[in-house]
Amino acid sequence: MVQSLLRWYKINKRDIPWRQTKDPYKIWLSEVMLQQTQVETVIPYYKQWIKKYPTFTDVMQAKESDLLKLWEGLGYYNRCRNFHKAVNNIANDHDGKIPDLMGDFKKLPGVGDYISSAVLSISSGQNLPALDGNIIRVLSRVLRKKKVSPHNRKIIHNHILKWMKYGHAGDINEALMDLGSIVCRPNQAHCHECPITEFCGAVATGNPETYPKILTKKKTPEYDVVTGIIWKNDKFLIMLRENKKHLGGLWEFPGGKIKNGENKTKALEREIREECGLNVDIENQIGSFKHVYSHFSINMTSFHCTAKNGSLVTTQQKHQWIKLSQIDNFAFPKANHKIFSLMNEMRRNG
DNA sequence: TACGCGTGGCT
DNA sequence: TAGCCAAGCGT
Repeated sequence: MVQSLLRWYKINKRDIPWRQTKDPYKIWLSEVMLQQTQVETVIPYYKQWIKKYPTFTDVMQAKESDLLKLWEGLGYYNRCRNFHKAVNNIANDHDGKIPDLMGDFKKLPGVGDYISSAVLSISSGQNLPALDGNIIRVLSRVLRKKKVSPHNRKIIHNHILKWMKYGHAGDINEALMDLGSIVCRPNQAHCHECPITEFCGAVATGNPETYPKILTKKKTPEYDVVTGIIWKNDKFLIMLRENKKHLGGLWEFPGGKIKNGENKTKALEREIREECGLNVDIENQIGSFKHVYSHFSINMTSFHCTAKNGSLVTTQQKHQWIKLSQIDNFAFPKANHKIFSLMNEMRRNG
């Protein structure tokens, strides 16, 4: 297995500058630049950096602003600032020598599990699996692990460790990364080009691309809501929210969510008819506010409404007429107080 | 555990 | 074409 992988790696070895060195400084720099950044983007930045600072000693003299200048356009500028800090730490605490112990190296700012493992395996052959996005994907397919849980990461780590038993740790890490970025792509697993396809558990399922399961960031839903402000003399119509609903037992203006294909006016007419049994004329818009909750957000637009005909009949919900001064236990208090003040202004102005 | 961090390329 | 994605880390 490892033999086929390493053979493939040698045949397909890419012409990348940092592949031609075992200098920990250069490997480290390349790994920092490669964070969430594609190889082709990194190459020119890497070259100009090494041209200006060929050795680690050269960077130790550098000012942060000069390093940031070289980083301009690469993004994630904290990578550069952390690298500078780490270099200073090494100058002060490590006699200017890049630590070759995992424990020491990982303490440096901007150095985590991945970078420390990658650098130390490549520069000094230590058996440290470097679990980047590519390797996690490749191994989750080989071992047929859907979920990238801490537990499965450990299994993946230990599995690669076994492959490293006979050495070549750096090559194994790089080979797996290349395999992930060239062959075992997220949405296109080119299994016919893969040197280890016969050892792959996900190929057997017929859907290797479904490994690992991508956890999509759940976007909080956003609802468009309309409310109607109906008043009689100096009192406003409000409804009590059902207990089982969100914010149940609190008062609100009649209204509700806009359904698919409805505009605001149609939705509001429908909601008021359903909730109060009233047919209304929708007058002018009073205001529109956004409320953000932890799990969703709503865009609430309020309109002044006047009753056309029919009598107020509430079926499922209680209602009451209240004065402005009586507002208490209101759902969406902030927005509704804004609406009240806007409305009062309107009434004063006729 | 989940998000912010930057930019360019891809579909 | 508007999201995704690309050799992570810090908080």
